[in-house]
Amino acid sequence: MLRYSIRSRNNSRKEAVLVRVTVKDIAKLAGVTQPTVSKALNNEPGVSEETRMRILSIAKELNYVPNLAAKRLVTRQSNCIGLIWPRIEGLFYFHLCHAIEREVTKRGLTFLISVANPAEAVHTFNEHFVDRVLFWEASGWAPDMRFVKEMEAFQGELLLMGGASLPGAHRIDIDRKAGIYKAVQHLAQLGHRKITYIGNPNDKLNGYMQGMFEFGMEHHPDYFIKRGIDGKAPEQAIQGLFARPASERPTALIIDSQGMLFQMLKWFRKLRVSIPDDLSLIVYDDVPELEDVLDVPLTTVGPNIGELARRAVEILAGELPAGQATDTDSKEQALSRGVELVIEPVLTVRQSTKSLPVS
DNA sequence: GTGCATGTTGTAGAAAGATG
DNA sequence: CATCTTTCTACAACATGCAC
Repeated sequence: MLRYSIRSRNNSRKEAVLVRVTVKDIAKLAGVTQPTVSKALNNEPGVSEETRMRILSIAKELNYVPNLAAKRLVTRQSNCIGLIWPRIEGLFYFHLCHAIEREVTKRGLTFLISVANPAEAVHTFNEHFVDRVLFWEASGWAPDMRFVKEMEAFQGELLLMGGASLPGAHRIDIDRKAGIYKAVQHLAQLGHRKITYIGNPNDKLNGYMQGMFEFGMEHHPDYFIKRGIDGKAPEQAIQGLFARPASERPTALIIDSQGMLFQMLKWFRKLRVSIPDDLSLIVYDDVPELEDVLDVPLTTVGPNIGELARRAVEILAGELPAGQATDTDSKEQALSRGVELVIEPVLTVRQSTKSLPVS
């Protein structure tokens, strides 16, 4: 199979250099001109079916790969979505990326991922003419000076996922508070009165607190265990919890991130805690692995990854109308507002939660 | 050394041209 | 006159050549 055509790149030196196959090479072999090839490859009208088939077969034979740089040069758009990979541990983001990739490919767009820091990533995307950028950051995030500077040169659309916001950027937030609240509600319906929560002081904790209050749970200051700086649950706090007299020992546990789960499972084995007989367990983040990590599939609460990915790509592909203008908005304000979506986490009841026998 | 004109890349699209 | 093909040019950024 021919992979490269041999052409003289520099007439004065008369050197034959291996050059990538272009539409011109295809045109030459097909006995047509370059624009005809362009039309045939892009399914534009004005080319007979016979010629089109001939051109497509030659392109395939030469292993032709379109030059996107040249394409962007002339169309002035990239049809490419750039993703800035955040520094998040765990499986959630891995699955989200795959789901986004599927949505992007479905629409005939291309997908680039940068694992560099956000400012550097935006810089690289600018260089590559990527005009739609997806960036996951939790609320409370603020851009540094370098990021602001790079964004000034960025001539496209930015979608922030995870809760962060910037003027002019699209935004997808997750109602994490409602998610954890749903988890508490589910446990309350199963008859649990003593629920421990491991996590950080944030929206999720607020959801836990609200649930504990509204469903009249037994409250004890030790039931909230704050994660350490390393993101892990402090060993002592957990041991202390299960060393309590049976009347004060929690019957259910909610952990605020799947990233912490494997460490927790180690403690459960050590302390001989059986799920769900000794303890009902709910994990935030619904990733497929949680079906198999224990003998029983885990009950989870978290945003539906497929929905998150679909919504994100819908926004960046321009399939959703921009944010609704209010009466007080000027036209410019309404246009620069962008799309705002809030995704509600879903509770998926599996077998790690069990109803308490009525005492 | 400076400043300007021209050429280079691969592709798409408008407009003109050729064919039956 | 319809259908298909060709010619020409723009696109952005940089390299090269040449006159001053």
